[in-house]
Amino acid sequence: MSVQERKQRERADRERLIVATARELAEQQGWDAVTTRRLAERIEYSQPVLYSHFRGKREIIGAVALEGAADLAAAVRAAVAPADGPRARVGALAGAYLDFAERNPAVYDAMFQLEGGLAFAQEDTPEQLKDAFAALLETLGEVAGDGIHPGVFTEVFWASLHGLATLTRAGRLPREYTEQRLDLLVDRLSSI
Amino acid sequence: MSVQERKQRERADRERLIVATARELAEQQGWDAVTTRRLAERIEYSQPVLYSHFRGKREIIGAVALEGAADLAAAVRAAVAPADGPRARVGALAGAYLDFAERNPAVYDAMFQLEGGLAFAQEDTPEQLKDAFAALLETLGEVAGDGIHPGVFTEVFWASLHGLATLTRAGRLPREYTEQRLDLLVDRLSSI
DNA sequence: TCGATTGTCTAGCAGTGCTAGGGTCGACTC
DNA sequence: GAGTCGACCCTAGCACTGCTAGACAATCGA
Repeated sequence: MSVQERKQRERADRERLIVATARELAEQQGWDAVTTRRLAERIEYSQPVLYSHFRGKREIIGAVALEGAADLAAAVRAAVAPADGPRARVGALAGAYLDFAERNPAVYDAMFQLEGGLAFAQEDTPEQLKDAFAALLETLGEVAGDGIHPGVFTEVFWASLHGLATLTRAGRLPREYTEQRLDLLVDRLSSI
Repeated sequence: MSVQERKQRERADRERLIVATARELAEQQGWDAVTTRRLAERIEYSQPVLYSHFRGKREIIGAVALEGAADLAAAVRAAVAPADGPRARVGALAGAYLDFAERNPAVYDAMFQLEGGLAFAQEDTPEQLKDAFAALLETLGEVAGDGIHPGVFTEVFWASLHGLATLTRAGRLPREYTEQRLDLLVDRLSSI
């Protein structure tokens, strides 16, 4: 029995290695550079090994996305915790979100730009994604305002942050007024 | 001389054909299906012909994006024109924007998601892109509010719309409350 | 009519995601 | 401890991608 257990453990370790390596490589050189060959070489196994863990590249991206969602949730909660008052919390949340997107562009892409084969806003949505949304809802629900569904408000706020994050990173928005834009968004959207 | 002119005209025609075909194919089957071989086959020329018009696939995507930007600007202006009052105009603009993204997903991707090798928010930004932003600015500048730079306000509003458009289309936001989200965004962001 | 130039096509390169098949090595059975 | 068996991994290869070199033909100017 213990032999099987060891094997399972080793398999799990290797799976984590694959995901971590994919993430690292993507952050270093972009997702285009994450080819199955390069990834296999980095983990020092042959290509087909990847396919014994994941159905294909998409699933690997999906695994990185799930990891990222957990990280994002943690980052947001950590930033919000020390802030006093709803307004400060929302500001901290927004800042932490954009900061995460900026510092982890590849992971952010895996979550929201690339096709990772993940289900969103459905019953079979992975726990990490639900929890990331919950992390936003916890703080943003406070400032939704009367008669506004907290979930819908959170979706709108999230979408706005997402728009700022992606357009800024893609060079569609000049980096100059990042802070003004963020302040404007927080001030206007929140029901004080 | 007129022979040269005819040739130039034919070349320009073919270039338009390439862009139109790429756009059509992308809307029909997604950008993944737009391979140089398939595109060449559809225009009934061999692959290398594409490279005598464009440096590569990226530039073709860029050309589609420019066309799309002109269309988007026109759509927004057409929707805004008949509306009375700033609030109605902003609502019409937002609706038209999301509608465009929904109806022309491939073109929208070419503009804002894919790498088309275009310069944004810079001096050498193509006229069509500047004009598309101007179309937004014309209406949104009205509701920026005192002490808020109209350009920055437009950027924020645009980013929010962009976020809603992309997250909705990628299945990240359920389609149910699309309208509520839009109303909320317009009501809160605009300075009445 | 003949050379030159322009234009287009065939063929091929290096790289992609993914998979079939053969071998090897380790784990159980007697 | 020896033999069998099965899990595991790797080599090799498929069909495809974007892109390009070089051969060839059609057209132009003299």
